Amino acid sequence: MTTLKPVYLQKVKQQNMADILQKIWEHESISRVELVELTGLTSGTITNLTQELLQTGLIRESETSSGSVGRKRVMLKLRTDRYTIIGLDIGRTSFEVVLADLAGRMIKSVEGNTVGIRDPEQVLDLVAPHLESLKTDAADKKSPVIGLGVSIPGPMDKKTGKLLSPPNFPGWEGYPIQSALERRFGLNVFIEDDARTSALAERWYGLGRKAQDLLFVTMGMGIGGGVVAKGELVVGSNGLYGQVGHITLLPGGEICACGNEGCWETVGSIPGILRRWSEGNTIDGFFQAVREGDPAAVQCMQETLYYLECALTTLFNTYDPEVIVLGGKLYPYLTMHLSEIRSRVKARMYAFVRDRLHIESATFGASQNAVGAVALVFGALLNEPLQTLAGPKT
Amino acid sequence: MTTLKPVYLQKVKQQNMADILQKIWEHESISRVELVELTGLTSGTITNLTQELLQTGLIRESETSSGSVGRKRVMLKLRTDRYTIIGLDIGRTSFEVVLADLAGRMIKSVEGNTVGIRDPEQVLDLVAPHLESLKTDAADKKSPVIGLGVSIPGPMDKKTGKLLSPPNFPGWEGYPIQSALERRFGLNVFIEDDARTSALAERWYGLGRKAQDLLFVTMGMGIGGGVVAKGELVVGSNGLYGQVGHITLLPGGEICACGNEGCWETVGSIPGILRRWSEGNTIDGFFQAVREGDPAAVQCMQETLYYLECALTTLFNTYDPEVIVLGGKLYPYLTMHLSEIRSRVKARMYAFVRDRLHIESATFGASQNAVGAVALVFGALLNEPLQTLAGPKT
DNA sequence: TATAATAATTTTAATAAATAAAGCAAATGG
DNA sequence: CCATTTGCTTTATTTATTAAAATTATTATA
Repeated sequence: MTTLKPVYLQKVKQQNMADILQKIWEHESISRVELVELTGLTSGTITNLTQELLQTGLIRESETSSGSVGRKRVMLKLRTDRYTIIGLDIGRTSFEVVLADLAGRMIKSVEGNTVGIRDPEQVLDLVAPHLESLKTDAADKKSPVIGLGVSIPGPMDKKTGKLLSPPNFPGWEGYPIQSALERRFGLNVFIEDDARTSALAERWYGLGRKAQDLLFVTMGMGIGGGVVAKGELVVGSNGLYGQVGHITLLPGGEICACGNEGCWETVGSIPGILRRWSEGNTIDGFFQAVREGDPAAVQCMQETLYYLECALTTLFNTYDPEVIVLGGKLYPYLTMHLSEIRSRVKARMYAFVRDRLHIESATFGASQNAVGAVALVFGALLNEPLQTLAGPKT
Repeated sequence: MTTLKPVYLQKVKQQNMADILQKIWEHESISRVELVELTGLTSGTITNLTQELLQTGLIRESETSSGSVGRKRVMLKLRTDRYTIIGLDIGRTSFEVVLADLAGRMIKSVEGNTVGIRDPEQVLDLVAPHLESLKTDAADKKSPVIGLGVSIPGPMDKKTGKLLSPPNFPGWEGYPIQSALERRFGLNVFIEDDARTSALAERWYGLGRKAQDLLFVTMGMGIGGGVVAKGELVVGSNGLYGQVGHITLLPGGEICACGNEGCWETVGSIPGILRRWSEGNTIDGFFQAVREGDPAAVQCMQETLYYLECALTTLFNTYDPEVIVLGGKLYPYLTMHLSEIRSRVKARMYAFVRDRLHIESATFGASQNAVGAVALVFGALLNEPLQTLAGPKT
């Protein structure tokens, strides 16, 4: 007995299966005939592959049908309750762990505080019992956890699995987070920075569900960006693609922690705004003052919006997305200005694309990062279904 | 006899063949054993696929060998003389048609002037005899032309094959250039704007031959960008990806033709420099004045370099390339400042990536666009060898 | 100079997953 | 109730791969 392992055919099969799964997700509900048309595969192949997906429990048949004469189409849907995903958002001063179904809907969520804790191991010690409890919950419901998605405040070196130097996130630099988590929890671990997970939350569960090119801009203690092009996350040659907070907005301006001068982040982030207004105050205080009509605050607010307008125009011209999504801790304060931002940016774009760009608010509010962490795993599942279900390689 | 057309397997084969071809090109010269290691395919498969590539004439065996004991490795090389590519650079006031071998080396080149001609058909009438003559040359040498690559000064709508509205290029808007050229010359036609073809020239024949992520910045009458990520050209959702001339460098600055204000292009392009220095003059005049130490010109020159420095830093932070290549009609005047530009930009980057970024001069000077047009076809060949060789579909 | 050792490549049989086409199942309408 | 239509499944065929054995080319050594 020879044991052949023809990977090439399995790759084709996986690819076709992934294609089918993604089309099912994109259309919510779709019949086999439509899959034949959309994928270009033959009906026999569709039968085989959907059968296998049915067996894994990733999809189910839904009674629906259509047409006037002839046999009715059996609609196929993604089965969102058979497996679960755990999302972990590690922030600078807090964390959130969520158990979610495949549609990104939260089943359970736990938040915690990490103020003052600088040692990554200690943070994980805090997170561990909650995470284990979610794992148990999932096991009780017979909906196995297929992976752990993690959102962190700064980029990670893909080669070493170690964290790079995110500003305002001391203690974590060089920490081998991927292997640590895999060892601790025995799960398939996927990690990305918060801007990117946020972008993925939109790509799979939010505004970008059908959009192939989107940019997520997160404004908070820093300003970050996540770019999805042709449906795929873009990370760049050093993992620094989309550092949108570090575009030079004010030549000759303040020196930024990144080394550049006049970065948007130096004026547009929460610390940036406070530095421009009155050091030592809080962002709540600032927006309170704006509401009360304090002239200096109002002036500073107008500048902030103007910087945002300039930055978004620049980013449209560099990334050409279908959607720009705005989020982050600062954004809730700006939501009321969305339509103004929208019209001001569009006024500065090429006329013929003005109505093709959408500028929107993030879909998942304070849980954007956690949902994004879940989306990170979901994306892996939809790109490599069988492999992802198989779990961590030994 | 049934005539089955199993496309999926052919796709796998094409993909593997393309993979082999690209590795041969990347390594200049490579043996089958090394291909086995690099591709993960088995030796039998490599034998089959390389045999087919030998038959098409795309590669050849080169006597070389290595090792001390055992059968010697037969090195494989891309055969650059069996097929040719025609590149056409359509500029605002001139054109260049070149016949090149597969390595992008020019066999023959013709330039012409189109000043004052606004009708695209008339321009093509001027180009046609030269192009036909190159085709005849190629046929005489029994090295068939596999395709016509075209470089144009502005983006094209991929869906309609019509030109969008490139500034300073009147008469061409809405012209269905792709179909017109295919009809006229019966060749496989590939079209991209000049910044993108320039980027491709570097990707396949120049500095990016091994780099997977590069940015080409072309400075001339406008400022444009071409981005290659993971070896592939990125075009964006509207074909406007990489409009790097339209990043906002000076908030509150001059209104640009694109609708934005303070665009780098408004101050950094040839017209931008002249507007800032003294309207009505020429760029030669400007640099003459700089050399003569004219204070206003020197001041303007310093600003220009500073804007460039700011823009490149911004672009590094947005695209995270391995290489930034500088070119365009303006750039020759700036070449002497390259090392200064380099060090000033690097001083503004994250320290840990400072020695990973390379900033270089364009490789092909005045013929960058034409070589890029050739590279556009070469890239198609290396991505889909058999299909590209098969020529235009009926 | 033959022969053993070694390494590169080719050949051969087996295999997986697709295609093409025929067959089966389910629904409607005269 | 049967013909028609449409959707899905089954079956035989095809293809490019894998694994493993065979062949070829080269060097080292007796």
